[in-house]
Amino acid sequence: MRIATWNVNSVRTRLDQVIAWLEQEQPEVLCLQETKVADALFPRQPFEALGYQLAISGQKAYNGVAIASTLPLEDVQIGLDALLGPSTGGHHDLEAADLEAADLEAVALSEQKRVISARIDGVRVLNLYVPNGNSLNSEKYTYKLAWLACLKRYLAVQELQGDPLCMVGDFNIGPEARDMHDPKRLSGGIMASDAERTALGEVVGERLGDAFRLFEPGSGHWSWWDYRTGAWDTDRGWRIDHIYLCEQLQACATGCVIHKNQRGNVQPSDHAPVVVNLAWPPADGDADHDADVDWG
DNA sequence: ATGGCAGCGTCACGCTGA
Repeated sequence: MRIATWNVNSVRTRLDQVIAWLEQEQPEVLCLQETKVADALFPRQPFEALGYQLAISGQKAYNGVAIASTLPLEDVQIGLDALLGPSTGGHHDLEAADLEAADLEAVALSEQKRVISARIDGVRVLNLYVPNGNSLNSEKYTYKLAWLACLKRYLAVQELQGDPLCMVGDFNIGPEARDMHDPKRLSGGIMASDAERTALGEVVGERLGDAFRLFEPGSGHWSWWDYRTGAWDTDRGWRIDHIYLCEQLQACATGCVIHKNQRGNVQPSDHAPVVVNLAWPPADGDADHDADVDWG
């Protein structure tokens, strides 16, 4: 089973590129971020014509996530509310220091369409569009950190459900110096601050592994190049689109690659797709992926 | 230190992204 993630920066503007890529690569699952379209206007037909089912959660102009899958989509969950409860919006899970921000953002947690998940062939596929944060002194930065704290709690509940987990998306964080083109200049700034990295580390914990780093320890591999500053032409990028696997799925991973060539398209997204290949379900006799498994 | 490019919405330019 191949699972892909791609921030397409408008699914309607990028539709031809996305469909052409699906036809060429034929992953079983494609998780999209920044679809930027209300659900009623999502271009379903071209996906369905290729045999993909869709689970979508969008809004006009901003954000928006979707899962396309050739395998049945089961138990679709939308938003962090799905597990934390709609009455709180995750509010009760925030640290005391975040409470002021929480009051402000509790509504936004449910209004901004950044989270969708589904069980696919026994795997819980969680598709995320992590807030950008804008800058270190921005209210949006506070929101980003609060959102990540909510996500940590969300995963704790998810874990109880026992399905092996594949968490993908645009994390808007470069976890380490090797994940950006100029770590000396960029470290400590937005997407590379200690607080963001710590918050992501809290989400990932010891039990999830960055699929790309299972195969490639080196720097120089990016998934996002800024439209501005000629970043693509000079290959000044970041690796902010990630695929995290529980231990059981890490053992099944046979490769993880960034399809950098898509950033070179005419009128491209500023992100490239990332794809993980999983030998799933396991071919040997203990393929008990329907049973409870401990990915903690 | 700032802006740069791109998409959206509403219809000239502001907001947002990262």
